[in-house]
Amino acid sequence: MSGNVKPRATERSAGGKTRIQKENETRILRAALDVFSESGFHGATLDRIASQASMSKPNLLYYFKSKEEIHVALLTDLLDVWLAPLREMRSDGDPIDEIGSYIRRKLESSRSFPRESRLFANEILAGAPHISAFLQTELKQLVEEKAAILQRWIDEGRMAPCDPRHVLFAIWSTTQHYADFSVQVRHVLGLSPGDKSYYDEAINMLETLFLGQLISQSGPG
Amino acid sequence: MSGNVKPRATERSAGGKTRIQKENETRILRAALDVFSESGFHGATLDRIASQASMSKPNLLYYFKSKEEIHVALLTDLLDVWLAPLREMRSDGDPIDEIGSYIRRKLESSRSFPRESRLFANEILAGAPHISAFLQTELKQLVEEKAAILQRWIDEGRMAPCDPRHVLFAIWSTTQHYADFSVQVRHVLGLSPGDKSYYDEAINMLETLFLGQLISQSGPG
DNA sequence: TATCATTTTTACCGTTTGGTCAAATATCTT
DNA sequence: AAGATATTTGACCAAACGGTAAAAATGATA
Repeated sequence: MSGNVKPRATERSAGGKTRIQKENETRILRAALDVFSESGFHGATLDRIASQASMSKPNLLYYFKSKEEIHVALLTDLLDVWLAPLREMRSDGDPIDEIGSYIRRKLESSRSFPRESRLFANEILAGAPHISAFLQTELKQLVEEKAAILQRWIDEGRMAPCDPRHVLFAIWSTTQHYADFSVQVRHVLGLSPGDKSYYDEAINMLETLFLGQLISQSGPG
Repeated sequence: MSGNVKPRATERSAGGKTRIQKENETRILRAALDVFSESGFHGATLDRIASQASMSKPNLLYYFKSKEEIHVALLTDLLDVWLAPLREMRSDGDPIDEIGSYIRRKLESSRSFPRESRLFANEILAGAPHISAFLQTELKQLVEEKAAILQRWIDEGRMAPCDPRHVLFAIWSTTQHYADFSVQVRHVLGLSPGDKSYYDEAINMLETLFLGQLISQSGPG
């Protein structure tokens, strides 16, 4: 009989991963997020990622077969985070409440996960080579679902008539701007590198812009 | 006498440039804009730029000393284009007219110069290593100048009270989004690669957003 | 056409980079 | 402790890349 192979192996938790394996994979992904979000895919090097993870390059490649595999792993983790704020938008409730809280969630996401936002921005700018399927299926579907909610509000006269999908684009761009273009924002405002106070000013403007009326139609009193 | 060097030289127009020199430099810059805007600085290679310019790599390096020099030349050319729409904003005139036409100019700029917009976005995302001086001086100054105009409108009660600089950020992000994230926009809307029809839908939404009121404060009638 | 400056090409170089391999070491189970 | 497995390391490689040197070819001027 050739069978009867002992299934004995090193202690593995669910998922077939060793303790060391799990630790090192997260160490690598954390380091890779730093490097990729700072330098983009092509600007990043395995040596820098390995160094950031306090690990030798061959050791890093023991856990991920290639540079691209690390990148894809990061992007995959990212997508759920990216969708989460929009997923929470409900069809019941007031447009002001729903859109307002969506904007706050999305801006908070930019503040809390700027590296993830830049990683995403880099990927899209590069033509979305790894996530075009996601954009065409999951994201498209979710947008259609939520755009339908906005459209109902428009039909009910609670919103101005305009393409709801573009309203979503506007929310994405304005909120992500503070993470993706933070260098520009800081330089224009004259803030130091660590200063993130612009987020508090931003939410005020965004609520005025999306929920109130920015421009008074009547002239000065 | 050591002097008396004959000033004779090949025909050069103003600027000390030969005809061939001028032709090839623009050919190179055109090709480099294609490649850099598509792949970013690190993703671009001199071979590809040379190939795109129908030129050998050493020949290309005869006109530009290094890859970085080409990149800087492109960025420098870009900055004036980037500032132009904002420069035109006037302090006299109605907020609706001025802001409205600024948005239209900026969106038109995204439509006409998407590669330039992506080049700029890439540079900012990478931390603005080559244009941080520009951001801190020229751009900051122009923003302060134009923000003062908006502030006066706010003081006059013609605009809602909110930081005018962030209003500019919102205009930048929403308009540039259509160039920088065009892949995402197209995939979500289900459009083919060449289709730019979303620009026409965008202007409608942006005018409603910035000039009208997007959300009706009163409930459904 | 002879001359000189400009432009282009061919061949090449040093470095960086993503990735491999086999040996060495640590860890876990019995 | 022994044996099997998992992990880590150092040495190395081929390809890609930015860039150089010098000769060859082209263009312009007289």
